[in-house]
Amino acid sequence: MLITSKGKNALKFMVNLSLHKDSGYMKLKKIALEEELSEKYLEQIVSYLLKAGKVRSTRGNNGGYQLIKEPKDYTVGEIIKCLEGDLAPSECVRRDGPICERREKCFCYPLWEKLDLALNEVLEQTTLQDLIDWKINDKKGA
Amino acid sequence: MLITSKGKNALKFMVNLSLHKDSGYMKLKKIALEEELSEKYLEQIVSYLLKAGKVRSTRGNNGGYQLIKEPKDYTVGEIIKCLEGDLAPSECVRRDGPICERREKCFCYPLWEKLDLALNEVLEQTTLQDLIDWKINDKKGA
DNA sequence: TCCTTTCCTACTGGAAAAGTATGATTTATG
DNA sequence: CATAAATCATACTTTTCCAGTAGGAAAGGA
Repeated sequence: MLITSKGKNALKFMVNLSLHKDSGYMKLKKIALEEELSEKYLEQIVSYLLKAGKVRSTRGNNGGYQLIKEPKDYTVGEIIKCLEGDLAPSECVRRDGPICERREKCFCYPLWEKLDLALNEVLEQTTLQDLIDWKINDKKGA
Repeated sequence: MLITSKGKNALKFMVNLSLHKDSGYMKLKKIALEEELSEKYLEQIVSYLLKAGKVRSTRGNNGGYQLIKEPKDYTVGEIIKCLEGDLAPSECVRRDGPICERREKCFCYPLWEKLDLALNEVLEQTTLQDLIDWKINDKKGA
């Protein structure tokens, strides 16, 4: 599987922040409840988003998390990347991994490149705002 | 990672058979050597291709494996599927898996669908013959 | 009968995923 | 100032899957 629960949880968290972007700091506990995620596990995941500068936080009694940019300015790729590292369909095309020495003679390598391109095109072009808009249009259609 | 060594080995094996499609039955041992794969491990992998009817075989002294169709009539998707099962970027869009009960309210589900579509488009449209042709054109270009 | 090859099944070591558990630190509030 | 509620940090566990090894049975040609 390409995208694990870490990436999914991170994305759900970010979407939830997007939905409440004008409500000040949001508590992780509340989001975990709404999205039906383990609170402690989500804490761990969010720490990566924090380190990567994707969200800002305050501690203490009335603490919580908040987006830094507008939802339309986050791509889903940049979010998932914080958790999953460089996203690639095959080890062979990881930008952060070692270069395969059989690459030149390998008949499959061009395929991995094509898959990688197709994937990352979707990931780079889709924003958090898109995820929200798609849902709204879904409801209209139904 | 979406595609593991099983799928890759299977694909390399099938490409190798394609390259020698007019040479009768090919020995697994020789292919393992050429592709630098573990012989015993490859045996295991090929057994799936055999069960799925993707290749035919004979045993004994002059045994080996052979394609059943022309290289242009195998999609890479159908090969990889034999080893990896239904290929999906996220658990949520596996055709063979259980349906997620949060699907309706999930903001991410449409994204998984889009990724799935993009992936499978490449996988269904690419044939073994394409892999070979791409390599030939590569050499021309260089 | 031997040798080579495919075929079958069990086992193993290691890595990564998916969380749990524990507690420290910060901060608004009574 | 004490307390409660939140974030932050780390260590541990449990499970699952990947990748490969091992040993031999069955088949077929010489």
